Amino acid sequence: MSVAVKKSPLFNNRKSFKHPKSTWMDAGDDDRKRKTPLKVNAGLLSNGYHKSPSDGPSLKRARKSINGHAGSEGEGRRFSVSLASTKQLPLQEQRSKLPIAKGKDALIQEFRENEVTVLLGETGSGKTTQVPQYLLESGIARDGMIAVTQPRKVAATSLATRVAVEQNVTLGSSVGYSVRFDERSSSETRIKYMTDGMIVRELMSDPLLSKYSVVIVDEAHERSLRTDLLIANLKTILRQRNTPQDVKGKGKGRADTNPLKIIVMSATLDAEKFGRFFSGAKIIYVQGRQHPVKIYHSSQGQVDYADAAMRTFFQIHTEYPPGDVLIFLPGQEDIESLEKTIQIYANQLPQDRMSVLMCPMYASQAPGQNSKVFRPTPPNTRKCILATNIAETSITIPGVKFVIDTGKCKEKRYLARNTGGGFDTLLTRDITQSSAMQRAGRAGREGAGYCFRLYTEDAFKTMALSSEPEIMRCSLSSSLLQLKCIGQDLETLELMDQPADESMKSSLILLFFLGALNQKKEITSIGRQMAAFPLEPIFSRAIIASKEYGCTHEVLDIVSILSASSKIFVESSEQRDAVSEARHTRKLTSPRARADCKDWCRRHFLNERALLEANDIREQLRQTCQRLGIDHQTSCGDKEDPVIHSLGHGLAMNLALLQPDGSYKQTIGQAIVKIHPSSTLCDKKTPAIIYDELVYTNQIYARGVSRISKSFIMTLGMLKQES
DNA sequence: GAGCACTGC
Repeated sequence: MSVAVKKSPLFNNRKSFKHPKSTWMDAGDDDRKRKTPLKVNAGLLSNGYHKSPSDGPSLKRARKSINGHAGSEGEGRRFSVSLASTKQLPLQEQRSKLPIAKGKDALIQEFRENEVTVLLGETGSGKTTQVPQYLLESGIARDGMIAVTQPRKVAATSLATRVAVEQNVTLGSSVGYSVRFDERSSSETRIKYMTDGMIVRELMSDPLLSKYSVVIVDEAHERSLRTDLLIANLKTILRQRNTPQDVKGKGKGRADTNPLKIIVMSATLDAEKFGRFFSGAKIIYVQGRQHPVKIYHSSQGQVDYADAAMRTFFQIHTEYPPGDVLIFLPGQEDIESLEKTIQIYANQLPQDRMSVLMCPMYASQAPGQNSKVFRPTPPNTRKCILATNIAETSITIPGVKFVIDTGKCKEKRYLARNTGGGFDTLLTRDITQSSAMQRAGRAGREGAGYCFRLYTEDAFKTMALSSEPEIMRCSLSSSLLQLKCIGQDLETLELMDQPADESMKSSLILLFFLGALNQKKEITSIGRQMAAFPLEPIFSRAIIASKEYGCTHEVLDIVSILSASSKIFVESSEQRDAVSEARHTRKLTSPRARADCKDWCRRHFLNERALLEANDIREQLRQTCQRLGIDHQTSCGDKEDPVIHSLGHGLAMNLALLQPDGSYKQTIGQAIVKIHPSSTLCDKKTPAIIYDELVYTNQIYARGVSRISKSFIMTLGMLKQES
C-alpha cells in the first residue's frame, strides 16, 4: 500500500477503509463461462432459451463512440483498425471467425422457417452486422429491403459503413443508412440501417412498411419509445401482410402477398417477453465474445458513494497493475466535485508513482473537453474517467480495465397530471441489473478487467432486472398524435407494455387543448399539420399559430433552438460568472461565415454543435412549412408580442402567475413553480410567465421562461372557450 | 441558485 495514500487525511479519518480482500466479495463465477471466447457456436441453440449467467457482463453493449469510429460490436473496432494494418486477417476470414459464423446455416434455416425470430446475442457475436448479410445472401429477403433499426444515429451510420465494406460495395448502394439529417441510400439499397424514429416516421406514409421484406429490430431490450411503437405496429402489419397458414401443405400463400419477416435482437433478460408478444416466436441464443470481467461487490452498503468511489479508486491505483479506471456517477455535480477531490489526493502521491489523469465526461460538457479521454494514456499515467450513463451505451472509451460502479443514475420520468399538463422529474435512483452488467462489461473490452460495485451482492439481487420501458415514463402526446394520423390509437394498439391511463388521458387533454383533436378524439386538420413537423406538439402548434401573427420566421428560429438535443449554452462551473455575464448582457449576433462559428461560440459560451443542430432542424422545419403552404419568411421584425403570442398558443398550459411571496403558480393545475436559476428572468419578478418545460429536481423549476402579458392570458382563456 | 442519456422523411 502506498504510504502517501495512508498519510492522506482522508484515510486517517476513515477507519472503515478496508483492504480489498475483506472489502470486496468475489462474485466470481461469471468468468469461467467466458474463458474460451471462440468456443461459442455450440451455443447456437435452435430451440429454447439459454439462460445467460446470472451476473457478469453478458449483456450486449451498445455500440459506437462519440467520435464516430468505434464500430457497433467489438469486431467493428478491430475492423476499423484493420484498414490501416496489414497484420490483420483478411476481411472474409474475419467474418468467418465471428462467433455467429459457425451457426450461419442453422440460423438461416430458422429465419426461413419462422415469421418472427428473437435473437439473443451477447456482446461481440457479430449478429448486427452478419444477420442482414445472411438474409440477403440466402435470398430470404427476396427482392425487398432489409431494415435494421437502431436507437442511436451513430450506431446506424457506423454499422452501415462497416457492412458496406464487408459487402465490398459503396456506401449508399446496396448497403445504406437513413438517420435524421443524413441519408445514404438509393433505389439499389437492400440493407438499410436506420434509427427507430426514422422507420416510425415512415409508418405515417406507408403503414404496412411494404418496401421491407424483413425488419430487424436491434437493441430491442432498451425498449425505447420508438422501438416499442415499431414492435406494436409490426405485430399489426404481420397480421395484415402475412397470409394465414390454413392447413399444412396448403399454406403456400397467395402469389400477390408480400410477407414480412421480423427479427428481434435483444440482450438476454427480456427475451421471453418478446417471444410471448409475438406468440410462438422462435428464440435463438448466440454466444458472444467478451473478455472476462472479475466482479467484486462491496461487503456493506455505502452511505456516501462519491467518497467510496474515491477510496476505491486509490485502492486500484496503489494495488493494481496499469489500466484506466472508469467511474460511473449519476450526474455532473458529482463528477465535478469528485474530480476535485481525487485530484487533490493524487497530487500528494509520491513522485515515483503513476500519475493520475482526470477525464470528466457528461453530455452537456463543452465540446472538445472530453477529447483527452480518447487519446492514448500517456506513459506512467492512469486515466481516471468520471462519467455519467453516457459511457454506458453511448460512448465507448478505449483502455478501460477497471470499472467502479456506484450503482446510481439519474432518471428522467414524466409525471402526467389529469389536467393535461405534467412535469418531468430528474431524480437519482438505483440502477438496474442489466445496467450493472452493461457497466461491468465496459471493463472487458480489450482484455480481462475488474468491476468494483459499491453495493452489496444482495443489493444487486434486489435491483430491478431492467429499466421500465420509456413508453411508461414519458409524455405521450407526440406519439399519440402520430398514431392518430395512421388511424391508430394508444388505447387500441397492442403494445408490449401499456402506459398508465393517466398518462394517456393527459396527452388527450393536451392535444384537445391545442386543437389537434376534437371532442370525439378525432384528429383535426390542425392536428394533421402539427404531426407533419418532427416536433413536440406544443412547438408545432406555435408554428401554426405564427401564421396568424405574421412571425413564422422568428418562431422557427426559437423552436429550432428549443428542440435541439443539447442546450446551446455551455455550462462550466469554473467560469460561472463569465458564462452568466455572457448570457445576461451580451448581444449575440451571429457571425456570417460558418468558419468563424467555432471561435465565436467559444467566446460567448455557446455550444457550437447544438447551434449547428438547431440550424439543421430549422432547415427541416422550413421544408415542412413549405409543404404545408406556410410562408416561412413572414417576419415581425423586432416586435416581441407576436412571437410570444404564437408561442403562447402552443404553451397555453405552461403559464404561471407571480404570487405575493415571489413564487409562481400555474394557471392550469395548482403547482407552485420556481424559475430555474439559469434563466435570465430569475429574480426579475415578472408578473406572468410562460415556459417550455417543468423539471422537478429538488423543487419544481420552470425552464425556457419568457415574460407574457396578463391580458394575453385572458385572450387565451377566451380562445379556449370558443374551441 | 442548478443541468442522466437518446431521438424525429
